[in-house]
Amino acid sequence: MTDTADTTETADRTPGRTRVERYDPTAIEPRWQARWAELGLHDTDLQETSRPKYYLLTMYPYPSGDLHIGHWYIVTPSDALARFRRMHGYNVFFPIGFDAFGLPAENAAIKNGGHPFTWTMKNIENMRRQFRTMGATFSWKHEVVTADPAYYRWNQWLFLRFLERGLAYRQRSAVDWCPNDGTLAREQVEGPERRCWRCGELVEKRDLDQWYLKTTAYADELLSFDGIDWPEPIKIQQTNWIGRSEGAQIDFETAPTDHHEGGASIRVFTTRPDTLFGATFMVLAPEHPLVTELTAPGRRAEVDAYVAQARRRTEIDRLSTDREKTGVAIGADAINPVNGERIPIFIADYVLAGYGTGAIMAVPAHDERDFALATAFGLPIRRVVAAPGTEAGDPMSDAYVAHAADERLVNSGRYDGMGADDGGRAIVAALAERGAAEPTVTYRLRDWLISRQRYWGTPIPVIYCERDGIVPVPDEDLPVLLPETVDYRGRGDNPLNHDAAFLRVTCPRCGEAARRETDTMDTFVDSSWYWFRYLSPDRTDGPVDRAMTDAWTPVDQYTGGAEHAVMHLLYARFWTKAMRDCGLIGEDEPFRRLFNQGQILGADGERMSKSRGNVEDPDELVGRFGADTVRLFLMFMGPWDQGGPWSPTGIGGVHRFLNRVWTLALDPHGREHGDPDAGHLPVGESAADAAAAIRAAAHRTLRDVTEDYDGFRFNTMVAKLMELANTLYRYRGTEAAGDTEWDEAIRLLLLMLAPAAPHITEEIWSRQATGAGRPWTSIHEESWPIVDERAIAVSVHEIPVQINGKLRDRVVVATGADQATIEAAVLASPKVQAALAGRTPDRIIHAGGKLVNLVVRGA
RNA sequence: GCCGAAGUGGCGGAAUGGCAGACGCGGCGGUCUCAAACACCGCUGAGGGCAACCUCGUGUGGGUUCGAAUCCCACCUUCGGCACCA
Repeated sequence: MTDTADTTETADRTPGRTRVERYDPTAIEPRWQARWAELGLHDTDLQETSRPKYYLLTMYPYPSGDLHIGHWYIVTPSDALARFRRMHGYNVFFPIGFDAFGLPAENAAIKNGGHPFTWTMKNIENMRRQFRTMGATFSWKHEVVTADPAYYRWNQWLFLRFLERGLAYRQRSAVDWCPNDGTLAREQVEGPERRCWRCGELVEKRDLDQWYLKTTAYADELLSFDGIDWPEPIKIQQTNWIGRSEGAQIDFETAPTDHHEGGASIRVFTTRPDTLFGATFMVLAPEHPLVTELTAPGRRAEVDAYVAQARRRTEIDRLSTDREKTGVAIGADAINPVNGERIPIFIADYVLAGYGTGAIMAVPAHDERDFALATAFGLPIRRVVAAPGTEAGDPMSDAYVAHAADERLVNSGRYDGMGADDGGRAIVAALAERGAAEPTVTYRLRDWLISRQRYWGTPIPVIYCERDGIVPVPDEDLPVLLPETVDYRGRGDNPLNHDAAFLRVTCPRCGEAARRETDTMDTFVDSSWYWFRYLSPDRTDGPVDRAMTDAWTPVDQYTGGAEHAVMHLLYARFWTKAMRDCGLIGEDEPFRRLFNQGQILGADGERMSKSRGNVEDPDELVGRFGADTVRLFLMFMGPWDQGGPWSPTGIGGVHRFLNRVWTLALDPHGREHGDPDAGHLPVGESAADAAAAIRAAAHRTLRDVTEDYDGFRFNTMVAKLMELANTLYRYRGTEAAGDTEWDEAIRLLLLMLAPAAPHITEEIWSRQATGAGRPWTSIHEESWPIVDERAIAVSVHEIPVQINGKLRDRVVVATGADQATIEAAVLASPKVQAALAGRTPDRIIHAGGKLVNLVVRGA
């Protein structure tokens, strides 16, 4: 053994210098992590019912390879919350898993060879190991890996139930297509020319038969957020995404021409049937099925070229209102059903095939895009609704777009003089009588396209038979396993299409040779029900355990990135409702409360990704400062819902704070050089004053910190703990240190800090027990302390005084003093008198005993 | 472009109708040290003043109010989403 006398002497060489061992997180943290695991301190017993349940869910990660600082940012405040709730007596379930299917694994395999499975599992292994260094209290026994057949077979099983109920269907729709690499994801289409990321070929559209889920069947139910406590902006975004529009479908008949006999029906959707008299042309989506049939031979070339061009554009581009409007007349006319007028038919890319009926009546007077197109083509613009202060004949420089409810109809044939809403109803009713219109609700929400032409996903369990058509794979044949070997042939298209052993099957109905579906499912399918599976991950007789889901769901608190505001969070709601309708679960909503944390960006302000090379590895920081410092720093950085570019600047301050807590708790009587007042109570303060001040500070902090944890305000929570530590530091080494109030304050400080910095608090707790000769118990099994309001109560307080809204002085008054007393104190202030300069206040505003404002008229 | 969010010291941020800048970083000064580091103490929005103090100040412009960083209107900038990244 080395003689340690020297080093002890060195550490102690300055008088009054700290005598305790230094805070060394690297020695402490792994020890406690092992101890917690050994004791199973945080393995949730889902069968236990003696305590209320609390299901805390954090969005499971994609196994991209390494745990970066963004994962810590997402997980560690959630873990603090889990620990906080446990201290409140809840049986907390805080599971974790991996969203293991998806494009990156496949890209890695195409690029570097190997198998997506190998790549994914290696990453998961690594991330599991890194997760443990956080000290996060995950219920690892309930882990779910979506690429495991034990999970994805239930995607298949659930798909088949949806198919039985008519919630899944097949329809032809377009994908971005590269002739060499097959279907491309949006991120694989590059540049304004839209080229393939791998081979550089121009991307085209290809129509494929694909599988959809009927999300629109639940559109109205998804618009209701009853019974769930979600942030308002998220509810607004989902509401707008669903985009319910009430209006009418109206049939226009085509007029006979040289090349077309007429009489074909074009159904349009409009939210403004009252403006039908102003329809001066029609616009079809370039993809509309009637385009080919109606196009005049002389217009064919131009129309075909326009259609081809439109199909290459993105929807964002097509719908952009500031882009110049383009369109082509197809050389056919339609008849306006209200007045028999012949109006020309156009195609234009701002009309989408997938919204409404894929065709509109164009009313340039009252729609900006129609106005732009009418102006470009010199088409008539006929006003139907008068803007306030305008007359029917006034020239229009712009479309007048407003709400029907408070408008007056003009120029509307026999409906003149009606309000716009009534006019619309009247027009629809009249047309409906002859079967040419019907009131309709349309949604912007589209059904969910779940087909992916890729290997690394859940195989869609259907078989195509020449005789029996689409045949579901029988339940007893599930799972349809992905073949173990995969040959990408150095290309991007779906290797399942070239795997004969996978493709060739016999029809489950007739036994004849048939072909297996090669599309796999969107990974959002996996994430649409994983929290149910966490409750019974090993179950083999069904996707969920009904007794478990009844007891534990809905999830009490879900946390995750705001980037999932619409897609994942809407799919999850849809899936829950669909499972409910299949009788599998009993709830309408998946997540009772939602919190969307912000995103940590790279130092360059961009999203962290390996390809950008801006991924921040926390291991170095954890090695230098310890997990507790990194956890606390991430919470302290700013509001959790904000995120922002990563910078470790300032982490030293958080580390210093933990050191100060260590010193306060383990060496309360020590003194440091540098403080001229060290060892003395503040001037004019007795030991009793000091004790009361310490107690008040501790309980005020407890009150505020409890509210901050509850409201996810972790940054101010840490700031208030720092303030308390600063207050206690002023009393360190004085006679107040170590007295009853001091010990209570230290105890509260440790308990409040325990959820956020679990290792250092556990270590101090254990040392204190040892020092006092008590047996060890974990700080994480303690109850959250109770605020003593009497300790916080004050007898006098300071009131700021303003004159005309400008701060002039502060006066001290007794707590609870009446307005007359306060006014007397205010007017007695020399500063106030000086500022008044002989004037008398016209008004005196008392802001609830918190502030006084004297209003003086005339400068 | 459309939907949602955010703009406050040199920096991260606090205050969501009532004292702008809590807490922390950085900077400056000091104690300790042979010295440095660590630790500790003090100061630190800008401008003016010897000082007491005064003036200005929360992206820009307007408005509501006794009082606005906070509420309303318009605009600018940045971030998230826009249906095959997850």
